This record gives sequence, structure tokens and C-alpha cells, in this order.
Amino acid sequence: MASEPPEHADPGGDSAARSRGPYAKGLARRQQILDRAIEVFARRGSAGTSLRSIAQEIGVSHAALTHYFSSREQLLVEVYREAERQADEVEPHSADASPVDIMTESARRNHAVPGLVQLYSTLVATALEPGHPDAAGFATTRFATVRADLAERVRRNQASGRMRSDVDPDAVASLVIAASDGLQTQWMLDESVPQSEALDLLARLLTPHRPESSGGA
Amino acid sequence: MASEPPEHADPGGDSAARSRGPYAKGLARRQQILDRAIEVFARRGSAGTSLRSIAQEIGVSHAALTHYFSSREQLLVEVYREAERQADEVEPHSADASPVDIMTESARRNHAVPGLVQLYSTLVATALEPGHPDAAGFATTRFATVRADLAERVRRNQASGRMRSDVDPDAVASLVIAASDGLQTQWMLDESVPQSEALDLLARLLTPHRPESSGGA
DNA sequence: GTCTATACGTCGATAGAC
DNA sequence: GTCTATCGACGTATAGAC
Repeated sequence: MASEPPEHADPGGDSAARSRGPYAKGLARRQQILDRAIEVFARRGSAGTSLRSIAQEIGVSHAALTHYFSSREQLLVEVYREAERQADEVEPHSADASPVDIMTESARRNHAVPGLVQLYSTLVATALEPGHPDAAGFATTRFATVRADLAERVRRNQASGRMRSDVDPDAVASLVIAASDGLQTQWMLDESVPQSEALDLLARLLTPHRPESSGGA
Repeated sequence: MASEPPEHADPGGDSAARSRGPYAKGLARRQQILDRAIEVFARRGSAGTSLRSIAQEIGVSHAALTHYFSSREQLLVEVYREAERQADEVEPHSADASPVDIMTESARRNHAVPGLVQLYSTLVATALEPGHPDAAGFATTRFATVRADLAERVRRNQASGRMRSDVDPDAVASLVIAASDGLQTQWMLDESVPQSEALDLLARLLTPHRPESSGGA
């Protein structure tokens, strides 16, 4: 992330850049592995995906994987990071979306790739256990980043009068993330849980009081 | 839970019940293993606790564990179940507590035994992966049970005027569980996240409108 | 640098001896 | 009913071919 060698990256074609583009081929290969791994994890989650089985499915040796990724845990982290990055690239969030809108949209995206939700859940659970610095770093950083983004959106929404002004932006940000993650989990175990209804409810509760409430049940 | 053989249980002493108390000794031993295992998991979480290491710490062979518990996953499930049962036994929830009160109190309990929170998180993540029926059964059942309990509390609180009546009890139940679980996770990764503030905020949002709100930030 | 081959120690699970 | 022995698979480490 901050330690890439020279530039000169030429992913996809190493035709004439062999002798003077020493890292290009490796970087392209690494990216290729990452892309193929995303598909594998999107299909199968993270359990049952040993280094050997994923290597076989990709078409490399399991030792090649450890050449590009120093551990299985780091591979998992980077696969999720890359998948999230690509999703954001394809369909970025609008600047004035509300916090709950963001998480609702993320939930909708995730329904298409359950394996990545399983991978995310596994990474977070691993991060809680002692002795897993890669997963812990990923989870801590991701939560902090999303919290900061959502808190900023809360402030903007409050300034424009679309959200109650008597709530703490940081508390709302943490609450919205928790609700989104937790509801996603419950929904995956039992699709009858009112995931979108609960998120809509939270959005409604955060809206400035309108005496003519629309009724819940 | 529903499949115990005869009674005759004599935990702690098997002095004269050897020849005619066929299941008693085994049951006592099983319970003893469970109790010791709870302590081990409460201290160390679920990672790094292989069947061999936990067996060694308890003082039995690792094969003995698989004799009483058909798999490592089942042991994990039963350890958490038993720990939760014992906690409820020591300090049961009052009948008229609000949903958020319940989860706030659970969060407070959990701070004392971080290893069990890690175990819970691991079990839920495992349950999401295909091919883990024991964990899936545990998580699905637990969520359904807690949801039903909380929804009922919502209805009672609405009837007594302590909670907004324009919200769907089932949606509130799912939302409160999600918020509680998710905030716990975030807090374990970063103790600066406003866990109790966010839960209090949710409780306040669910309270019937009181124009003189107390301010959030 | 890129990648293969091989080996080490540990894992969950199982079979059979006592 | 409980143990020892063993199985195949795992993540990881290392040596060396290209």
C-alpha cells in the first residue's frame, strides 16, 4: 500500500517490458490472483477455502499464493479490501446521501455476493481474537473510516435540516454501522427478519419530528 | 437439552454408583468438562484453543473431548450455551425491563468476559458459512428466541406508554439486537466508540416524543 | 524476482486396544 | 468409557530451479 517499488506497472501485457520492468509482471500476476480469488470467495465464503483449494481453482500452486501474500489472513484481508474498492468504483456513493441510505445501499449490494458478507464476518470475528494483527488492523481501520464518513454525513444532514439536531453525530454513526452489520447477519441466517424495515425505522427515528407519523405496524 | 438419558445424576462423587449408575458418571464428567471449558474460553476466546490444548488444560486427552462432544464446533456451541444459561441463572432479567435495557445489561456483563464475546462472534461467523449446521442451528435459534422475547417486551412497553406506539415491534427487536451486537464488536476493537451513548440514543429515539429533549452532543 | 517441490508441526477426526 | 495410535489436510517455512 505504501511500499510499492518503482512505477512502470504494466498489468495485462508484459510484452516488451521484460528486461527493464522488473516488477511489472509480478504485480500483474498478483492482481490477477486477487481478481480470481474475489470470485472464489464471492461464491464460497471463506470457510472451506484453504490455500491449496483456492490455489488449485485459480490455477497456481499454493506456494505461489504465499509468495504474493505473506499469510492466509493477509490474503483474506486484501481480497475483501479489493472487492470493496471495486464495488465503490463501479457505483460510488453520492455525496449528500444520508447515513442510513449508505448502509441500505451497501446491504442491497451485498445480497448479490453472500460469500463476501461471510468473508467480512469472518474477518471481524478473527480481528477480535488475540494474535491476529492483520485482521485487527483491517477491521479497526475500516470501522474508523466508515464511522468518520458517516458522522460527517450526519452533520451535513443536520445542517440541512433533514436529520434531528439533538443527536450526537458520532453516536449515530456507530449506531448505524452496528444496525447495518447486525441486521445483515440476522437476515443471512433467516431471510424473514425485517432487515429493510428495521433500517427504514432507524432512518425515520432520526428524522426531525413530524407529528403526522406514518404508522409502523 | 431435551435428550438426557435417565436421572440418577450424581455429579462430583461416583463412590457407590459405579455398577448400577450407567450414565451418571459420564454426565457428571461431561458437565465438569463444560464448566472447565467455559473458564478456558472466557480467558482465551476461541482462537488458539484447539481440542488438544483445551484438553490439556482441563486434564483429559483430546479424544475424551470428542467422546463427549461430537465435534469441536459442537463443543464451542455448548460452551457458549452453558455460559449464557449460568449467567441468566445468576442474574435473571426483570420482566418489565425495556428491550434496550436488556441489551445494555448484557453488554455490561460481557465486558467482564471478553473471551465469551469472541466466542459468540466466532460462532455467528461460522454459522454464516455453508456446511456448519451446529453453529447455524445455534445462531438461528438464539436470534429467533431473543427476537421473540424483545418483541414481546416492546409490546408491553408500548402498552404501558413507555415506548412509541408507531413502531413495529419485530423491527424494533431486530434493530436492538443488531445495534447491541454491532456496537459490542466495534467497542472491542476500539474502546473509544460510544457504545453506551449509542444504545442510550436508541432508547431515547424509541421513547414517546418529549419536546424538551435533553440534547445529544 | 518468480515459482515449484518438499518438508515440518499441528489440526480435527477416527479406529481399535484396554 | 477412555485411552493410544494414526489418518489426511491444513498453514507455514525453506531450498533451489528458472
